[in-house]
Amino acid sequence: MPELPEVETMRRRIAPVVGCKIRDVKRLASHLRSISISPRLDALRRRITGQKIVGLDRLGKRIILELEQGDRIIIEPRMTGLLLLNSPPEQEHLRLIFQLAGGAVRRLLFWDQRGLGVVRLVAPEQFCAGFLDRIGPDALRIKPGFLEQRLGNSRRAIKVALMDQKIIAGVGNLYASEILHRAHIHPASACCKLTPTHWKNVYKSLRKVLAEAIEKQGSTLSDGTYRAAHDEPGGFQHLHRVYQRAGKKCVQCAKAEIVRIVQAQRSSFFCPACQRKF
DNA sequence: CATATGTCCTGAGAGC
DNA sequence: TGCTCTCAGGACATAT
Repeated sequence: MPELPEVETMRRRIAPVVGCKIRDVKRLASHLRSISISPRLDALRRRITGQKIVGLDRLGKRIILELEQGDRIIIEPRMTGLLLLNSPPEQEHLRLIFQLAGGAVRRLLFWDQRGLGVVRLVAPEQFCAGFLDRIGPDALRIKPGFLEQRLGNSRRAIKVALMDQKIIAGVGNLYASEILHRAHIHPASACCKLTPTHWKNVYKSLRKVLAEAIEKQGSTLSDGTYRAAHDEPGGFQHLHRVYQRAGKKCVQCAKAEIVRIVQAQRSSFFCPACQRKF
């Protein structure tokens, strides 16, 4: 589930790793099964041990640790991954431990209940050609006209297109529904049917929803896996207007009930009264 | 090229 | 009660 706001919260939370030196990286022996590390752990360890972490960035839903020799460790939490400095929610799904020295913290943990998370090393010469060029700009760094320019001729449904990380990075299933509700646009509207005013509303809603969600430190859903600072749940789930609210009254019009449909094998939620299909 | 579908994973909850 | 089934959705591989 972690989307841009949750990953940004993780980034802020682990900020003290900057300035630390990587002493070792350990994969927990009893949980070798599913974490995906590329290159293999022994090669990764050889390459990163002794390097200092000089930068910490985020692109969409990915965390980027910048090392002093220009290598980057890319961490994708995917569904249930969490980056932590202290104790994990439970020992069982603790996947990876970076042991650190010479800085403010002693370790960085990657915990991941479902094990879909990915950790990989990107060499300096592969960062632009190989990593950046396969992913769109961060959703919070696009200019107002960007979405219309990229999607204005597309026949795809707007909600599916917003979730395409090659277009923009950071919006997933939850926030796509929330953004479109605030923009008054039905999730199945074809991109090419939207007017410049619609695109302006999408842009404004996107910025507003993501900024508010970051401020609330993200959304913790019913599975409870996502944790914000101090291991507390996030706060944005209380502000969801449509996501997982099928059958409940729309908080905006206070009349219609929220409807769930399936698009690209994912649930979409919308208000049939507030959101017009174009 | 653009767009759509299948796959991986674990735990919660439904239904019998 | 305890089993089986379905569902949740990140990103990418493969298919149309």
